[in-house]
Amino acid sequence: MPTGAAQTKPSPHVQRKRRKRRAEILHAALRAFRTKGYHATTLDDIADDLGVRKTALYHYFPDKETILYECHREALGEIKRLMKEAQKLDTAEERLAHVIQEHVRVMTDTLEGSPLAFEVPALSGRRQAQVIAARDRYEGELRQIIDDGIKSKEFRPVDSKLAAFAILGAINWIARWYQPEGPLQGSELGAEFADYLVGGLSNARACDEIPDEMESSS
Amino acid sequence: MPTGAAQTKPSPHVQRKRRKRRAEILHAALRAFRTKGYHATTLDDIADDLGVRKTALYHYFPDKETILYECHREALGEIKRLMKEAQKLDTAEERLAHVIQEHVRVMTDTLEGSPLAFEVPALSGRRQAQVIAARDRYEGELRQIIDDGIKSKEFRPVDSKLAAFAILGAINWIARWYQPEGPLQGSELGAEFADYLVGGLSNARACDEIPDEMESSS
DNA sequence: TCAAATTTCTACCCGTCGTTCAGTTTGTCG
DNA sequence: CGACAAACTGAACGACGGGTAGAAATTTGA
Repeated sequence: MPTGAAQTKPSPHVQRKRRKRRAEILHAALRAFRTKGYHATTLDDIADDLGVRKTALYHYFPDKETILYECHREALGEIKRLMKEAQKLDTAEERLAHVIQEHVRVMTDTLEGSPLAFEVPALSGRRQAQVIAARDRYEGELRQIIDDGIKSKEFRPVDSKLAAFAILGAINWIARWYQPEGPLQGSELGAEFADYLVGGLSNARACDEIPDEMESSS
Repeated sequence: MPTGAAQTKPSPHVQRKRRKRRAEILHAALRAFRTKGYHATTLDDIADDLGVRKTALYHYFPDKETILYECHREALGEIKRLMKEAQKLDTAEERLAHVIQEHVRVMTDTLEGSPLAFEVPALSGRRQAQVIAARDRYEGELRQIIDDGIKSKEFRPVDSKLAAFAILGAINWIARWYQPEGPLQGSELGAEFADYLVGGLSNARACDEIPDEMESSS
């Protein structure tokens, strides 16, 4: 029993409509953030995209920052899902390729070329901490995949932390140059990125295995 | 004969002092931009860092945007220089490694972990176009290095445009996590990045050359 | 078709921040 | 020391943009 009031519950059909509207707002915001950045985006910018006055937005979100935060929540959900998928795969190389490919595809195809990684500092206090924690978790898992690959000799022995940062940087930066109307499909882009960024770690190439006699010191 | 006036020229010593102060302001701004972003940074933020009131800044720069623009000019100068250096090297692999290594080093060691690539959209009109043109030139040269390497068989045949974007993304993203006080030196970081990002392209590994019989069709 | 609920609009408030300006302090040079 | 320029200050302005209140319009459901 929350704030106990006799509110006639919102009805099932109207709820779906409201949800849809919320999503539309979030995506309009995402588009605006991508081109101008969060701080340079006004509520009017977002509202104009929907053919509405800015005050209408306040029926769905209490303030501007919450809009950004909800965008983050949606994105983090996708990220979490894709990482879970990846964990089912057998080799580190497959896992890493899947993460890169899907991360790129989600950004481009379902998140308006998500510029969210750019806007974490715009969140304040508790929310920023939450998003950073989730991001750190993701980075840690990505790093783990790389370390696993190194241990299994699939990858060269690089600094997994830096490699993870490099990979995420390359991916996040896509928001800066990707054009949804352009000829490049998100999945192709993802495949190319996975190829380049994984190839950079893969030790086994066209040539056969390299014997590992150097690290047996005794 | 410009706007002919009998201005007593500024004296040589006072000029150097002024230049130094300008540089200090630019670097304070750079630090602020890195942590908060351009739009979220107030002139008070920059001024406070220098122990001064914001109005003092107006004796050196006519407005906030010009401060950002001058930061960009300084950075682009460094970038141009480093690319020129790279062009003297013999192999594409050496050139690419040098560009990456130096780009990273300049960002971390001399530009306060430069967040400038994030702030291009904050410039308006003519200036933005100028910076973008310079950036595009740089990207083109980087891409050329990659294409050269592919042609000479040093690199795998990847999409050079995407590879260049990936590399620049990885580098630019450094601004987001690099901590000047941290243990990691800029040059080490540069070396690691060059290793990973070039290794991703290098076709020749520990194993000897791969005979190229597949593309001689006739 | 009508009432209740939901969504959106018009009009306004108010804090922040870039910017201006007139004046004071600090520094330089003869 | 004295004259002048450079560096800086403090007060105030004005615009922009986030946020609020209440009225109007639209949709929902009988």
